[in-house]
Amino acid sequence: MLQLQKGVQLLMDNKQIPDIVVGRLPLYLRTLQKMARETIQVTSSLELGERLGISAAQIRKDLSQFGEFGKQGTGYNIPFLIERIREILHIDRVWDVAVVGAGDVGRALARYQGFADRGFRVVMIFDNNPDVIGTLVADFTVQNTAGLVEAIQNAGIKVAMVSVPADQAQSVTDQLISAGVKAILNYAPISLSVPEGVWVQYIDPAVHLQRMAFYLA
Amino acid sequence: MLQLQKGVQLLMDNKQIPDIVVGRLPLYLRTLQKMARETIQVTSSLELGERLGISAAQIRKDLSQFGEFGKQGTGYNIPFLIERIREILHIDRVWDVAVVGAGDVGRALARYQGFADRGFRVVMIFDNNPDVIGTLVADFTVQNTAGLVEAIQNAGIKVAMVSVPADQAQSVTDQLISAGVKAILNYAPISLSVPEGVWVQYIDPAVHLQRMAFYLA
DNA sequence: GAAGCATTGTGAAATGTACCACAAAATCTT
DNA sequence: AAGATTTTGTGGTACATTTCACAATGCTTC
Ligand SMILES: NC(=O)c1ccc[n+]([C@@H]2O[C@H](COP(=O)([O-])OP(=O)(O)OC[C@H]3O[C@@H](n4cnc5c(N)ncnc54)[C@H](O)[C@@H]3O)[C@@H](O)[C@H]2O)c1
Ligand SMILES: NC(=O)c1ccc[n+]([C@@H]2O[C@H](COP(=O)([O-])OP(=O)(O)OC[C@H]3O[C@@H](n4cnc5c(N)ncnc54)[C@H](O)[C@@H]3O)[C@@H](O)[C@H]2O)c1
Repeated sequence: MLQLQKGVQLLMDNKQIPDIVVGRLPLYLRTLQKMARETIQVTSSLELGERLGISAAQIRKDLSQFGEFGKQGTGYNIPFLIERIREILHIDRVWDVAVVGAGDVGRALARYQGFADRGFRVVMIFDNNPDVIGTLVADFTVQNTAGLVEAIQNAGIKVAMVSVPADQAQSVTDQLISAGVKAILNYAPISLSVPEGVWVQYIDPAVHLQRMAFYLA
Repeated sequence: MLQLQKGVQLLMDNKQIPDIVVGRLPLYLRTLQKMARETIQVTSSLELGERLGISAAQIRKDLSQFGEFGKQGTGYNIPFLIERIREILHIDRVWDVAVVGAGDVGRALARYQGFADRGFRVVMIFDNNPDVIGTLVADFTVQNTAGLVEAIQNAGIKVAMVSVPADQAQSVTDQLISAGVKAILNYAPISLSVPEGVWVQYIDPAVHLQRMAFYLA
């Protein structure tokens, strides 16, 4: 039986971690959590890599950036590795998230139950349409965007998802940033301009489809 | 006034194009189309790069993989470049797309008007829940998944979006592949296993949020 | 407890990607 | 029409990422 490692320290404060490595950690975590639900206790870089379509060497090298989490001859203790990755990604806590735009996408996000065990919780949703403001989405009353900056500032929210039309996305983003938001997941099909110290990620299904179309005859 | 280049040929049949370059073309295209809507006729790698947060050299190098689309001293004719990128990505046509899973995400995708001018068109939507089958989503009647393989095969559909729960996604994927689908956009938070010659892209907002959380204090 | 097997962590090598810098070419200015 | 200005396309270089390959280590079996 694999013992829980003691006194393991996360490195990473010295080194500069490549962004591409950071980007793979959530994928490792997602698969490890699935294995944990299958009550698998231990895995190897080889097995994990097969599930992910990533080489075993890649996984070992990536994890070695942050510490020594495995055991030679045995592999990785899954619950232990899950906790280490959660620490590294700062999701060994729950981040409150605001959603702006209570249309099809915003409502789907507000109702989605899948964020809970992955470090995030939607806590408010905004819209600027009088017909939508005041209606219920999941457990939330849709709030007026007019009060967005104050509400987000007061709640200390650092993470937001933007699901407004493209021509509104930059303006909404500017408001979010002035309210102290540091991480924005943008569903609008437009590149946002943000100051240093604010992170943006994009979700645009057409971009993914177009990318795949290149490889279609 | 910039003349429309004549006799320009796409290269690319010889060379192996890096996937990372292919992945940037949809972003270039999205921004070029926005500029076109602003009735801008001509741009430079510098201006395009500023809008995208990408270096001018990168853009020039990427485009040069496929041909010579610009004019020294002037830059790129936007409508011309848009057409070239649409050709390269094989979206100088419309791809019919099937959606599987008529829940919040699937319905949002079926109702979304933003695919039309980007090379894709949702033409059918499936579910396996008797309460959902037969209901209307946008203009579509939700079809029973039991008939999925036959319907997709008959329609010759090559592209699908999967928005079923994670534990159903691999099974749905296998059916899609047996029906001849070659490109799958998967919204379920799970890595899919597919044979050679089938492409998968993933959309998982939690992955993006987790990635950004790394950079939050 | 020794032999055999599995698997990590990691330098070194190989491969891939981004950036620099400049000649060439087109346009603009006077 | 000559010189100044702009901007492309690209060879070369610097930097980044992935893969290789193996010593070290721990587990399993006899
Ligand atoms: N529906 C999809 O499947 C899908 C797919 C890809 C991308 N998108 C993008 O996601 C975004 C939202 O899509 P949707 O389908 O939910 O659109 P939608 O029209 O259903 O919803 C947009 C909502 O934003 C609100 N809004 C507009 N301006 C606002 C502002 N300034 N402040 C606050 N709220 C504002 C509107 O009142 C509306 O309720 C769009 O940018 C769209 O292009 C949607
Ligand atoms: N809602 C969101 O914002 C969101 C965000 C991220 C990821 N996702 C993921 O997207 C997927 C869909 O999410 P959702 O919120 O729309 O869920 P949902 O429960 O609203 O919809 C899922 C639909 O799939 C149908 N379904 C189940 N098994 C099926 C099968 N074998 N064949 C055909 N249809 C089947 C169900 O009947 C249901 O209608 C899930 O995997 C979810 O984790 C959703």
